[in-house]
Parts: sequence; C-alpha cells; structure tokens
Amino acid sequence: MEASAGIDPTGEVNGGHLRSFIERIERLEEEKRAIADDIKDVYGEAKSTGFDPKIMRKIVSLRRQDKHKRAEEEEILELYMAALGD
Amino acid sequence: MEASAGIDPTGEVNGGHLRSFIERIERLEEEKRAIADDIKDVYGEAKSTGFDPKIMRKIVSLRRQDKHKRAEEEEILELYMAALGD
Amino acid sequence: MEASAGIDPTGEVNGGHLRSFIERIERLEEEKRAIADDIKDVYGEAKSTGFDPKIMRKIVSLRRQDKHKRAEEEEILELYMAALGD
Amino acid sequence: MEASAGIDPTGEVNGGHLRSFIERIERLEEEKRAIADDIKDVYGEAKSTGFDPKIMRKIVSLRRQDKHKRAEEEEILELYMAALGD
DNA sequence: TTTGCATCTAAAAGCC
DNA sequence: GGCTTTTAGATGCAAA
Repeated sequence: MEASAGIDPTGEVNGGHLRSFIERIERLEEEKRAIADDIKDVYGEAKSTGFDPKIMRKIVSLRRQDKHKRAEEEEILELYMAALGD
Repeated sequence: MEASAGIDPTGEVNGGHLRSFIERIERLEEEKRAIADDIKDVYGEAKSTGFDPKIMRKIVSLRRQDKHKRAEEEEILELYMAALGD
Repeated sequence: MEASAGIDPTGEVNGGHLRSFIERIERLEEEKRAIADDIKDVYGEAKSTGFDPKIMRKIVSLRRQDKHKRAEEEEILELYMAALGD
Repeated sequence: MEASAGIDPTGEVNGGHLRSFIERIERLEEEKRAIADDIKDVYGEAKSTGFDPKIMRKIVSLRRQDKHKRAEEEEILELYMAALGD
C-alpha cells in the first residue's frame, strides 16, 4: 500500500471521509445486531412452544452445510471443465 | 427441559410448526450474512480509497466499547436512583 | 478461578512445572509445522507431475466437509433419540 | 500452468495417482489435527493445574519470535561473512 | 504485489 | 457461575 494512504498532500488524514465510512459501518453493525437478536428471539419462541433449540441449531447448521457443499461442487465442476480445456 | 419437548401426546413432532421456525431463522440468517457482506464491502471501499481497514476496525471497536461503557454507567446510575427511593 | 492459580503458598509461580508445559507445547508445535511442510511438499510434488493444486485443495476440502457432515448427522441422530425419550 | 495438467494424451486424468496424492495429504492433515488436539490438551492440563493458558500462549509466541529473530540474525551474519570473502 | 483464503486466537453468548 | 459452543478479529499462506 502507498504511504500516502488516506492522507492528503498536506499530510492530513481526510477525517470527514473516514468518519462517513465509520458511520456507515456502525449503522450496518447495528442492523446486524438487531437481526441476531431476532434470531435469538425465534429460538426462544420455539423453545417456549416445546422445541429443543439445540436440535434446531443442528438442523439449521446441516442445511447450511448442504447449501455450501452444493456451491463448492459447482465450483469444482467449473474447475474440471477448465482443466479439460474448456 | 421435559422429555416431551416439541412432541405431542401421540409422540409426533409437529413438523409444520418446526419447519416454519427453521425457515424464519434461515431467512434472518441470510439477511445477517448479507449485512456482513455489506460491512466487508465498506471496509474494502475504504481501503481502496487509502484507509487502513485494520485501524478502522480498531476505531469501530473502541467506539463500541465506549457506547457499552456509557450504557453500563447509566444502568448503575438508575440503580442508585432507585436505591435512593426513586 | 482462584487467585492462587499456579502460584504456591510462598507467592512464587512454579517455574519448573510451567517450563515443562511450555516445552511440551513447543515440541508439539514443531511437529505440527513439520507436517504442514510435508503437506506443502506433497502439493508441490503433485503439481510437478501435472496435477492442479487448486483442484486438489477443493477435493480435499469437499471430502473433509463430507466427513464433518456425517459426524454432525450422527450427533443430531443421537439428539433425536434422546429427545424421543431414549 | 498447462491446460493438460494431470491429464494424459487420451484426455483421462490419472485417477490412481491423484488418489494416492489426495490420500497422503489427508493422512498428513489428520496427523496435523491430532497434534493440534494434543496441544489443546496440554493447555487444558496446564490450566487445570492453575496456569493461565492465555499467558502461556503469549510466552510461547514471544519465544517463537525470539527464535525467528535469532535465525534472521544468523543469516545476516553469514551474509556478512560471505561478503568478507568467507 | 495484492487479494483472497484458511487457520488460529480472543471475545461473547448460551446452556447447564 | 463455570464451561462449552459460537463469532469476530488477526495472522500467515497460496493463487492471480
């Protein structure tokens, strides 16, 4: 990275620009936290209606793995195709 | 937790209800992931305009701690107030 | 954890014992590094005989995921069994 | 890399050879994982006898850095020696 | 060189 | 309230 990164010719960092990035990130993180809370609420709600959150988490995890695996299989297929001369 | 959790008197789990919980969670997790990606994008954008993401993360983290600390102090204050008879 | 952790009644840490733990860890880490180097060598060897390391890494990764998934499936099975009253 | 990597003139990948490479890697990765587990165990053991694993990690890390530094200094020394006509 | 990726550590949350 | 599982952050390695 260049030494002048984020620093203008006068040697000052561009505070306003940085602040805007920081604030965008903070807004997004707050949204993320809110969603995480929602997820926790759903687990709580499910638990209070008699489902086991631990099992539910496993189910969610397994389904996520399935999706991920399928995506990777597609990737590797493309790699093979390319290796075979496309 | 009772052994019959999520299982009706006939010994059947309520699949439809469970499915609906799972799907709500999966939707929320997808939103969460999307926001996490957005955050990563912002860091990337900031980096490409010359800011150091590592330093930015530190700033965000410090500001988060500050906020947390302020919230705790307010809690304590309220406890004192309550102890003093409101 | 108690405040006297790793500290004898005279207020001294038990240097000899600590040293022995540290050295065990360092020996193990060295072995680990050696194996990591071996792995790198195998990829290099495979590459020099005409295989694409990138594809190989994907294959290894997919097979690892398979194993992991199977392990989780077994776990969840046990959870189900337990939930059904075992 | 050439497009024909790992592929013989008939357009077939040499499955047997590839499989042997993959299996060698998987065996090595398993060994690596086993050692990583051993390391974790040692930290656990140390913790249960009253040492703080976090501090221990710091010690191990510092000693590793020292070793690197000494190795680098030796390299530089050799360069000097060579420059001086051996 | 730089980006992305995978590993590993440090912190947080949930559960018992 | 400890303990384990989860998640964020940091570092090191490999591909482009």
